[in-house]
Amino acid sequence: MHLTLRQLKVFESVARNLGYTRAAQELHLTQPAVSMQIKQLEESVGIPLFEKLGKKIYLTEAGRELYGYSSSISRQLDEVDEIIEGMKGLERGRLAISVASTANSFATRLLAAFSKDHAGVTVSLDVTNRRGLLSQLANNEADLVIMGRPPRDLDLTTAAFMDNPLVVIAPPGHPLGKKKKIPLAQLQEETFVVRELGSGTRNAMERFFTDQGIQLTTGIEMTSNEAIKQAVEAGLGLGIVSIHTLELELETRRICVLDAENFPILRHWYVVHRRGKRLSPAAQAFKDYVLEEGNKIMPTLMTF
Amino acid sequence: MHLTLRQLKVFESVARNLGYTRAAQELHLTQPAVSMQIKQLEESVGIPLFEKLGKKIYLTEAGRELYGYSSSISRQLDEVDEIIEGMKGLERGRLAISVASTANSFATRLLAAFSKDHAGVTVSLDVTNRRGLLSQLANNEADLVIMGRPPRDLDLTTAAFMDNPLVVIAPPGHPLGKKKKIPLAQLQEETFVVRELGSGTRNAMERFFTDQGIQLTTGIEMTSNEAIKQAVEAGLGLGIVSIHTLELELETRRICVLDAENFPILRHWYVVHRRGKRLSPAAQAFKDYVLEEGNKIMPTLMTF
DNA sequence: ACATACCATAAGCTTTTATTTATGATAGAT
DNA sequence: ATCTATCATAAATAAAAGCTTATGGTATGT
Repeated sequence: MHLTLRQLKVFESVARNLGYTRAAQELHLTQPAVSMQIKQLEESVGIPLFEKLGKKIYLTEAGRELYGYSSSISRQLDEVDEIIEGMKGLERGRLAISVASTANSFATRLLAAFSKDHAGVTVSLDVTNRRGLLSQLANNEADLVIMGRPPRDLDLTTAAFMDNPLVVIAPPGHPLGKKKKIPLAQLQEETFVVRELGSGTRNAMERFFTDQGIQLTTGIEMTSNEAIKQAVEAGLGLGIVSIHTLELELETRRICVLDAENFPILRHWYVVHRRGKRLSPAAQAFKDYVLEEGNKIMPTLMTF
Repeated sequence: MHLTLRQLKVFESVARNLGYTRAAQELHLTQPAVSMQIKQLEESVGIPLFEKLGKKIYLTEAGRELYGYSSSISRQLDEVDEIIEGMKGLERGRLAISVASTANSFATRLLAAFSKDHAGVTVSLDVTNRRGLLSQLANNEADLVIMGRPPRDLDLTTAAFMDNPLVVIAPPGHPLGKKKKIPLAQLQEETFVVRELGSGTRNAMERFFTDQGIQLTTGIEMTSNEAIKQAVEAGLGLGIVSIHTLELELETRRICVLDAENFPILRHWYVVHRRGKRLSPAAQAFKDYVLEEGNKIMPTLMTF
């Protein structure tokens, strides 16, 4: 059965108008053109669709059946057309963002603000660690990723949009709390609560200390920044986290930042996607938004 | 948006296989053929449907959306194809039969028997008087009509399949009940309960008496044969009905048939449809069935 | 660095499609 | 009986659709 959409369109018109001539007028065609389309359609379905009794035509049973399906198909084509037209702009779309755990707080804020401006766009936010992000990039599971230090080996398009300082944190009453310019050697005496392997913060931290020739004592491993902060607060050791995760804790003085030598470790936040990725209008808009807004958010957080 | 079913078919294959080359194999095409179909489809929807990252391809958001609709459309085409294939035979179909009131009893039996043999065919039976039947024929509302004496002026195809004798009926104890060869003149003395105008039986009756030069006294008018029989039974007068409506009443001796001169009026039952009407396989089968079975049923009813 | 697997593009060719104009047939209306 | 509206058929044709072969480019993996 080799029917064409053209045939169905013509068929619908004839069925609706119950007349070849009227259909021809509606479609801006000559009457024979309509006759032939119908004839071909009838040939391809192998059964008459109309019957002519006197000068009126009627749909046969098969014709009625086909008409139902045909109009349903037309309606679906209209629907999908409308949806796709919507996706060409920003009225419509789906946007899958993944962010590093550390970026959670401000990414959520960015996404919320963006979402409010673009109600038609369905956004999803996935929070995971660096390793998870890389796997999502490799499998094209996220439209955009927000992370620190993107890897060089994968073919990625990256854009830095905000500073990401890592700082040493301690509980409020810690002996080093008041000291200025703490030498790194002194940190060597302390135990550190650290993120799990595969975390970007952990990587950055280890690279930093290795570069500085310092051998660190790592204590408990935690799989989230929240856990680390709580452990530090409980006196289980010092910690190293992005300043961006500390907003609340600094305000409520549950955690203090140590003034250690060569700190903060200066990193950046990046919006990342695979090179060659076709960003949907929604994704492109969000990327632009992040690049623009990133700098505005920064200063307010930097006051520590 | 001018997309073709071909494009959608190819698109589906690519989306399913996530590969142009694999799709080409599935469709028995060369890879460039697939490339071009997709390219044209993307052009006509105006948005990329796939993205190539590395050597893998992925559906874009728009692609996923279209894929959903596309498979739904394919499924519907398969469905309608199956239905229509069924209608080509007798596995499937709709059959609209209309019969004259008088034919009700045996028509129902015929239809029931036919329906049992063709479970896939949905049959509908409409019982109405002659006038109604003519209007249904004119508006092509019935596939087949069973009636007595079809009109000549309409373009109809008719086939007689059974005798339809009209007889005079009276209540069991009626004075004329035992008399043989009652002269028509004697009937003139009696009151008749008759069918309404527009009824075939009424027409036939009036024509008969006019031809015989008899002026009949018509009493109450009834719109159904059942009502006439009850009226006759109740002694409201004599009646003229088709022998086919009397099966039960004769058996239970609630009604008797008078042996009047020139009676029974011999009429016939016809299967009728408009000339040029495309009979569906189901309709054709039922017509054949009626023509064949009609004669078998006849003898059993004629024993009066 | 090289081979491999995939997709894109170009050129060329055959077939089909989509129409039109012209004409014929038929049923209903005047 | 003639006119009119409507659909069918035929012939001609311009456009396009749908392929194929040949070739080129680009990641990926060895």
